[in-house]
Amino acid sequence: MGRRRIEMKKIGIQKNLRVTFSKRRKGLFGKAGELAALCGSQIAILVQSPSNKIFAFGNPSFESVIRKYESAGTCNNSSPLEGDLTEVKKAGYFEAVARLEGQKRMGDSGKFWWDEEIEGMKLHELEEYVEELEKLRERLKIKEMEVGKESQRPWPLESDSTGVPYQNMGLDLDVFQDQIDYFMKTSEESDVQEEEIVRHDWHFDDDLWGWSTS
Amino acid sequence: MGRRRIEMKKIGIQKNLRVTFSKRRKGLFGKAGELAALCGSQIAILVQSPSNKIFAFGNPSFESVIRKYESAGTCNNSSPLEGDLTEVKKAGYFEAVARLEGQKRMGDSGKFWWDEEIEGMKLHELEEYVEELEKLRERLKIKEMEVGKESQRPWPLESDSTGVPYQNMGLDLDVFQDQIDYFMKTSEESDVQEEEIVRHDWHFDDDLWGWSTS
DNA sequence: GACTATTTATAAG
DNA sequence: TGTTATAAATAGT
Repeated sequence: MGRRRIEMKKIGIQKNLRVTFSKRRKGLFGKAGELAALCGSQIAILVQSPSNKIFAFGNPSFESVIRKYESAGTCNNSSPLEGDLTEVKKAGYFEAVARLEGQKRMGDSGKFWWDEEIEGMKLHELEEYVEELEKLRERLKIKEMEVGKESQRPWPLESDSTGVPYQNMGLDLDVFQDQIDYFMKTSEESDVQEEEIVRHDWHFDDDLWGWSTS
Repeated sequence: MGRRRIEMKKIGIQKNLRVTFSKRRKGLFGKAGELAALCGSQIAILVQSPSNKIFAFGNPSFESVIRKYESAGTCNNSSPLEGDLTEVKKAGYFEAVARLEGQKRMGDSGKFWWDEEIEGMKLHELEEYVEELEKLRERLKIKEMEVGKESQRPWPLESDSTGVPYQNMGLDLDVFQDQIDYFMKTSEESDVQEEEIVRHDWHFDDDLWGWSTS
């Protein structure tokens, strides 16, 4: 698939390695998106780049798919994953809460309603969350919503040449703003050291790809 | 990539759907294997077939990759919550941003894919959101969250008639079926591990893929 | 990043 | 399932 055939062994030249990873990762996610589109398949992909960054792809979302997988494993108490569920689930919980109830911020206090809730959150709530999130995602799959004007955006948002908006997340809080800036440009060419997770949930609209991170 | 171009929408003809899924899943896993081989990347893929069967691919193993993902951010510091919050923040924030981005991309002609409840969430609110998460994180830093039992409906799991039924985690999963078929062929294949139950050796003969289980 | 020459993936049959 | 004509992905530039 190129000027010449290449051996299927680890690429030595670092530069080539990076380029290849970048190209192939893009290709892989593209294939995944097509598979999902053509077959309506749920799918989740997690890849670690040569520079130890993590990229994720998911339909309808990485988390939802993985969660189902994990759930399957917990059914009989014999999943090695059991007990680790919390990471993803809790993350998803907060995520969902923020998403669903974000606008319920408590007025002038500038405090989010869930500010206190979270501190006292118990696991059973996670279960409720899962239930809710499932429903939400179901709704999302069939919902078609017109979008009006563009809201004022604090940060310029762009897509790369492929029309895929990228997001690069750093673990460091301080990196956050940097990531935001970075996010506006490219995806994997960062020099950020620690682990990053770039998610690509998506949807297909004929020839247009829509991606999102979660 | 075929006799003719096809629309990227869900295939209606069931037979074609099945065939396409089968071929493309194979292609996807193949790509994943090559990516892993060429770049030494860890990777995990989980796909649900039209008939609700689950297929997984992983390097060095699906489990290991997912585990790593789940524990990301929790190993460095004290509280697991910290890592969690990091995840939360990333998830919530970026998903929200992406949502708006998607909104932008889809424009008036596109279909929005997110829940209407989020419609009112403006970007400037996201900024606050992020900040709140920051504070919240600090507060939660010292808290521990209980881990309990989960009860969810798993995916219907069954074995594939076309392959060897794979017993994994006490479940009848053909999840790792393709891991048996495809695999990386790197020079450092030595660190490629397999799950407890099924092991596979592999070799790369120029343009021949070979594998075996033992 | 963009541009081909080629190799690959795959839609039809 | 295997074959073939084409569409796609991508290695090298």
